[in-house]
Amino acid sequence: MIAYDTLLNDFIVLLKKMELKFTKQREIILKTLYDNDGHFSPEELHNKIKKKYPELKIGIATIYRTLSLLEDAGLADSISFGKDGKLYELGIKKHHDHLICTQCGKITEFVDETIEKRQEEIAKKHNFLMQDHTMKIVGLCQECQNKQNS
Amino acid sequence: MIAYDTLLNDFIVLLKKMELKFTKQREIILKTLYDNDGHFSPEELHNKIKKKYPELKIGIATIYRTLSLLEDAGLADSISFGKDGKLYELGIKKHHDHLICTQCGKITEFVDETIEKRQEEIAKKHNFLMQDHTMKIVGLCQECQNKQNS
DNA sequence: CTTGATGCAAAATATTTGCATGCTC
DNA sequence: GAGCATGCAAATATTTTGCATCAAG
Repeated sequence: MIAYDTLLNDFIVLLKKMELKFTKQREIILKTLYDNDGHFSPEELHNKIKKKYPELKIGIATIYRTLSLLEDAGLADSISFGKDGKLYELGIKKHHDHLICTQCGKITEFVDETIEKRQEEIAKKHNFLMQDHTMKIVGLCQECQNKQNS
Repeated sequence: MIAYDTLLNDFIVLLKKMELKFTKQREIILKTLYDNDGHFSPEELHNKIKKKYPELKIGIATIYRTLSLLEDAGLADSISFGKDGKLYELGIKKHHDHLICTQCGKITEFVDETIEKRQEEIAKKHNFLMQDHTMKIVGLCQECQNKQNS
């Protein structure tokens, strides 16, 4: 797992390259995504930040703008599932895929080398220049299977 | 590829089982998804139907309601990608995954047995009861790679 | 006939944008 | 200082919902 300092530094370099500015808000958003290992909607992220940094003024618009920025830059990814909207997470960590429970919404991450390799082969076969890939397995997690049987 | 009649029949049986009604609108939505082999947003689907069946009254709300119904019933799936919202397609056809071009938005489908099998193994390893799975490879399609070099 | 389905419009959400002001650089 | 970024609020876009009416069973 990448260290936060490294990540932050990458971000700063990236911003410089794009001639964008490094602001408190952008830093906090990055840090919050890093600290909270999970998947958030823009609104959840906004609430989390307001609670943790009450002194920082931050509007929902900035969240949206920054998440788009991070996604464009490849630092964050979004996934979506079922009725729910789009959820964001840092993408700079080791690549991984998701198991999503349809009952409780729990998201479990996993990495599988066989699949990783196979994806590259498929992209090549289709003359596709792969930039990213995601896979989701949706179903019932252990707990929810138990609940259903009781 | 499943025949439309079969699909339609499945749908009717399903509706009966759920004590729901078989309406003209529901049929047309299913048929449109079937005829147009692609991925549509609710709005695109609405426009397509209004154009093809001008005599049929159909509101956007019905599209949303029916797509949800189809998704819940497992007859349709939705995928989402990048900035765009959710797109729907029939899920009753043979299972397949997607290659999505970040430039032109083109969606190519593929099926890969290695990946299919591996997914099942992963689900099992995590004590996960798999209901569905999707994988997306995003990148640049052949054409857009060429465009970029010119 | 009974009950679910529909269209319409209004309401609720979600996301984007314009603009005056504040902060990086 | 110059110019991007921000917050705020207004503007859009997207989905959902209430309700009178329609139509399937």
